[in-house]
Amino acid sequence: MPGFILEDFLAYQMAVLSNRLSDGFSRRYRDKFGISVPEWRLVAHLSQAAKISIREVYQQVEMDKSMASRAAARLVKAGYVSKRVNPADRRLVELSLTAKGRAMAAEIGPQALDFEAEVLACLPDGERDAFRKAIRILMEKCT
Amino acid sequence: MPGFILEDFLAYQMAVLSNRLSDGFSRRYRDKFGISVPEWRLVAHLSQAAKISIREVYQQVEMDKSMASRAAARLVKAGYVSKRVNPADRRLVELSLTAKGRAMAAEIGPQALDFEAEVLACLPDGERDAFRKAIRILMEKCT
DNA sequence: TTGACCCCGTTGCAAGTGCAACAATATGAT
DNA sequence: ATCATATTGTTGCACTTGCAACGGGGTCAA
Repeated sequence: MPGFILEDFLAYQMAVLSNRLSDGFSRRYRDKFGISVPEWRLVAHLSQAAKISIREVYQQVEMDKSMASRAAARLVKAGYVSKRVNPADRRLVELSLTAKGRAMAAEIGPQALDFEAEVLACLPDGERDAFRKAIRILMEKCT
Repeated sequence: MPGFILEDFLAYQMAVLSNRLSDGFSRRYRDKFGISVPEWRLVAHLSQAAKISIREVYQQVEMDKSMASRAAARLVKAGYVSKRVNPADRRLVELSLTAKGRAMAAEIGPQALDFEAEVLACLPDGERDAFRKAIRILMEKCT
């Protein structure tokens, strides 16, 4: 494999960086609220839309069906989310945040923005926007 | 959680993008060679250094100890890697590519570079270098 | 040489993950 | 009304993963 260096390989770099970011941020809420990364993602999505179904969760947030189902179950058990059957279509489920869930979201949200700002602070001033835009382009490209 | 949008959250974007890149590339060698992502990483690292130990694998490549051990075991079983005890220090293991392993590496390496080039092709010409540099900076920052 | 200590790789175990099968429900054509 | 088909969420299962414990080696001082 001539001239190939794993450390310079984009897919590898992204995997490493992604893990460090997710782990780094999850440490900030894991101990206090006892939720994992998939659970945090569900809550984050749920905080933008009063009532959503499991399907909306795993389609919009990148997540397997069963992962969304189990994350929801854990959040219900922990008292952050309530779940009821949608009366209009009884196949669907209506997930919504409880008061406890809203309180948690209200605390984690600003921490998320702080964390992101801390990370991005190490990029040169003029390049932050270009970097964010590049990420967006790549995400659309790789759909 | 006012004004927080998960889709715009860097850690989330990186996780999604990282998965898409790793999956996208792994599809190109999985069927033909039957190896997984951790195994590919071990091989990639091994192709730059004739003989390495398990420890060198998991320290240099971002990987758990047990993951490196098991990836090596699977690669040995598949005939891509040979493993023997280091006679100078019998705690250590010497991993090296077999002829079959070298052949695989010789085929996957160029494919990796092609894949990366395809992905990066969608970024504006002047911004590719800046993007790669930004990734490097963030990786060092988040160590 | 012995014993205390450290390092390496493997393995057991619990938790997480992806996939496929499943039951319950809805839809639509006949 | 009935039956075939599609959709939703859950669950079973095999596999992966991370952590901690372990056994086998090495090292160094007493």
